[in-house]
Amino acid sequence: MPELPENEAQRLTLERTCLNRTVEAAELGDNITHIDLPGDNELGRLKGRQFTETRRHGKNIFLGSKTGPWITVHLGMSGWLIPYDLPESEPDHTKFRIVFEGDRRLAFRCPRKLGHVKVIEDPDAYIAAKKLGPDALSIERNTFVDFLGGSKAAIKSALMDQNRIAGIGNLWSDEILFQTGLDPARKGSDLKADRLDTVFDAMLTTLSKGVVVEADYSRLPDDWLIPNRKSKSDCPRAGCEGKLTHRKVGGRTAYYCPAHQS
DNA sequence: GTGATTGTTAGTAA
DNA sequence: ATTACTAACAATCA
Repeated sequence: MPELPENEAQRLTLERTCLNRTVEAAELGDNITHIDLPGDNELGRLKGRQFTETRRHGKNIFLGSKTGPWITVHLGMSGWLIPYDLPESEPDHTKFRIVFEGDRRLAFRCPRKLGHVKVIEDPDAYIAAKKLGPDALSIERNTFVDFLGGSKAAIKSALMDQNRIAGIGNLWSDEILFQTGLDPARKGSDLKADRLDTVFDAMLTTLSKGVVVEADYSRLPDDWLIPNRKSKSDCPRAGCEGKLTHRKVGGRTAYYCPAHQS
């Protein structure tokens, strides 16, 4: 579930539940093969610390303090951070947990094991080392338009290029293109400047709305794609008579409406 | 059984 | 050097 809006919702969850509490232990869950988690050394460093701030860049979440160290979490395809209080029980597929003083716990549930948790010194250095582009909600219009206008890849793939724009994945790229009326396979380099501007505007309004509703799709407008993202259903856009369909674009399944996206 | 999945990355090719 | 594309990763579900 994790693209920019989902990760921002998760960051808010951490902000609300995990700050200013002493870490009693950081532990690995069961069945941790094939997943990138902190070793004994890093786990030991977290003990006794308190987290005082959260950050997010693209699909990366950070939890830490001025003096470090920080924890960074990537949710992969199926990861989720779940705070709970004893005697509530821990979720299935917990790969990593933080035990705070008292009853509060934070579980990293990751059934498909494509996510990771790392202990790092500094979020900015980590973002630079990963060569992530600017966050999609902070990128300058000119930077965005220059990149997209020069891209010969499918526009859907370009929007999902984390090294150029951080935070957009398969679902939200579909939504942005649905709003913009563009076929997901169009090339950015074929678009005029005013069209590129509308993509930028749609990206901001779409992702911002996703953040406002904390990625709860039932609270998105009824005429958006994501709450209706099924093939053969009627296009939800007002006045559009088309039917939604899907096809592979850039190796991912793109949902779109051929009637108003071209 | 087949094929799909809201992500990243190593390898390959142009 | 840069950009674009594919397969692979792992587990689960339709």
